[in-house]
Amino acid sequence: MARPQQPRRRSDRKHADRYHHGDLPRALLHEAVRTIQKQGVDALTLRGVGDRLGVSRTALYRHFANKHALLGAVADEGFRMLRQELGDAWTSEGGGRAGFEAMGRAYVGFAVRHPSHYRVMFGRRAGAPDHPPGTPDPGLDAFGGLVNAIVEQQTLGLVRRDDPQQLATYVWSVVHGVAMLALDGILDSPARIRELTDFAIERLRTGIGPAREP
Amino acid sequence: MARPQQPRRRSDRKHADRYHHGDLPRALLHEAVRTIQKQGVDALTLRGVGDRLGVSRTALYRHFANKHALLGAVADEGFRMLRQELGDAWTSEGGGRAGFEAMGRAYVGFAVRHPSHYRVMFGRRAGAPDHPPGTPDPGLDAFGGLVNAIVEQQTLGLVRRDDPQQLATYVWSVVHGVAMLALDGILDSPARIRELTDFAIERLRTGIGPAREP
DNA sequence: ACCTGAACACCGTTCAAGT
DNA sequence: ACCTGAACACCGTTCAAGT
Repeated sequence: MARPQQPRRRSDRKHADRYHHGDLPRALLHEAVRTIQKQGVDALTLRGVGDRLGVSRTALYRHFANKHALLGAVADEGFRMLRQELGDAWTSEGGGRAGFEAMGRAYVGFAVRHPSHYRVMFGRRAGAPDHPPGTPDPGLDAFGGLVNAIVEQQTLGLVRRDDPQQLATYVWSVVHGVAMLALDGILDSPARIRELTDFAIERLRTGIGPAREP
Repeated sequence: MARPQQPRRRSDRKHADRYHHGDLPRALLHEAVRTIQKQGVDALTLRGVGDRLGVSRTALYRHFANKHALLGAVADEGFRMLRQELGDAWTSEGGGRAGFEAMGRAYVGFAVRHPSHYRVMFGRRAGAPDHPPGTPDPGLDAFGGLVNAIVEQQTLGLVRRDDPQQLATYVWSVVHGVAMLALDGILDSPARIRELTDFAIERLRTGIGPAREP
């Protein structure tokens, strides 16, 4: 696909001297993520993004409906990253109980390492549907992996036989809650975050484990 | 204190015709809460608040450092309301196990009934301390009630004898997580919110209950 | 002490026009 | 098809001035 015939010029100006910007939509998304990660959502302005990309501040409107849509894309990107990391955590331990706990730690870890990005993933929705029907929601996609992990543990007798969807939603609530409290500064030090995460995973385990009288 | 000598004029103009506005700080806070509740945080503008109060848009700066400070006051007000409702729930059941579960339901109920306000309570903090030292943090205040409830249940043998602070933080994580998922539209119907809340309280109970081998 | 009005620097978004 | 530049309607905030 890539034909690197035309060698990149040595002194590329800040402003793209070509008419097209290779892949502007991707560049816009990447720059938005970068800005949010480094300076927070409030620092994200369409003008700033355009400037940094050497492009007009209205160029964005060719590719995104508006700022809200850009933030939606940022959120989707975050969910993709999260799903990836959760999957890695699960498989790195070969699933089962250890894999499940690794997922929990990976979840909170993701939120702590990308606090602003994580906030964007959850902080929107004021009535807007956002996702065109037919398009898979990356958020639900990440959720699917959790449901699978639950089901496997049920067959292993590690988790009580309630509705997997309900159980998964509960588990999500717990790790999401821990993550949010960490981000809100209630948990002041990294050590305390780690402590609460471990404690939460233990209590979660007891909470969803098999019933006492089988 | 109140001396209602001067009868309120029949046709009060929208614009206060007096120099002073009875209690402008309180009025500003109340109007901000009202706006956020009805239209969301994004719809909150200092100009709008001023207009609706018949006051200049810069009058606010006499009483709040800036918009961020106003939002901080809104958050504090929310924590006060929340603490009140949690306390009511607890005492309405006479404490104990039933009281504790009522608190859980009240917590999620508060978030669902005041979604935007709840978001403001948790959605800020980007490094700012916000609370002058010495001033009690209404957030921590509400948390204190939860710790007390845990301790009482420990003496009743209903909750395992771990560190109450840690347990309380865990419980908070769970209900906060459920509330956030509800607000984010993951739980689509009120019925599903209720279901998850009840389920979460059950699993929470098993999770923090006394250890199997005492 | 408390509030106003004009001014400033900054937004998101629209739209006719350019290539 | 993709991007620009000027324009519009809106922000939060500052500050000299009024009462």
